[in-house]
Amino acid sequence: MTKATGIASRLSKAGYRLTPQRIMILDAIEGASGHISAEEIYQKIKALYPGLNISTVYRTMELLKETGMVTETDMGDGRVRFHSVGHEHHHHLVCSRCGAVIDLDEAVLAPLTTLLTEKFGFSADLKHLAIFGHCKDCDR
Amino acid sequence: MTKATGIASRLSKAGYRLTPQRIMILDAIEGASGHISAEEIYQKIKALYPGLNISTVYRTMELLKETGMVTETDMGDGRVRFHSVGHEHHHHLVCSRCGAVIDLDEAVLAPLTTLLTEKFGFSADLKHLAIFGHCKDCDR
DNA sequence: GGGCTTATTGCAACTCGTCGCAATTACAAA
DNA sequence: TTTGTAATTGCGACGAGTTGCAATAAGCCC
Repeated sequence: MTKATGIASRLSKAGYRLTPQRIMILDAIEGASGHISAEEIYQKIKALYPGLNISTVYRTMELLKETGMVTETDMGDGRVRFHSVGHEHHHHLVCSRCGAVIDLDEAVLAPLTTLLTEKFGFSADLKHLAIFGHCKDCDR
Repeated sequence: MTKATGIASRLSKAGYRLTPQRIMILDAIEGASGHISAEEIYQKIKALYPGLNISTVYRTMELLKETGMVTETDMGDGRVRFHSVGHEHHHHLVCSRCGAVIDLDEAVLAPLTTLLTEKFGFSADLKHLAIFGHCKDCDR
């Protein structure tokens, strides 16, 4: 109930109820460094509050995504990861052969999003993108 | 055994066995116009050959992806779609609010892939990408 | 054609994520 | 503080996709 107070109040101001489950989930996300999976959030909380259900975690993440407080990234390992928004956005180059991950600054994709807006009136949601391919070492 | 002969021989030349299941799956993909899901492939074939197992379809698609004969696209509807390579690649702008899909020419992403190669030595595999966001009508 | 080797298949069990529904509960209003 | 009600939760069942393992069979060699 400490660190997540800011996000929590934003949630309640947006018209959503502040349940203990949500508060604990928010805490878990804020407390986590970097990316965290739904299962990890679930396990963290279950230690203190065994009543929590995994589907509540998924539904809360859905909510946080919609309200833009969290982003979702599929790093290709069969497990989606979440990341609280607030710091600069960044992207990932994921090598599908060796699994290496290269971090990519948001600026690299800026020209693309601009182009999509101008040409198609489409505002791309590229807060946290994973691009698959082959890294230098694995390239044929 | 008719249309897919070309792809089939490519498969066998690559050192993979040509099983009846694989031939039927290749036929189904070639026969399909545009995108097709694993379930659709499965149902198509099961009518003629009930012995087929769905996991064989998935494993074959994995194989075809690796050998670059097929691309995979997640259109955000909870069902991945496949598409045989050979025609020009294209991409999709998917509106996460109304579900509209705008087709995008490959050329639009060419500058990005070039940049990634030059700057990071990373060859991005952007044969069939779905970019999520909001379309003109759904934009806030 | 017949045998041998190893890739491939079918099966069953599993994981991640979603959904419908009934029970609970946050929060606004009295 | 009590009540009313719609949002939220837990639960169980489901759907998509993956995996380990034993049985099968494609394709090579003779």
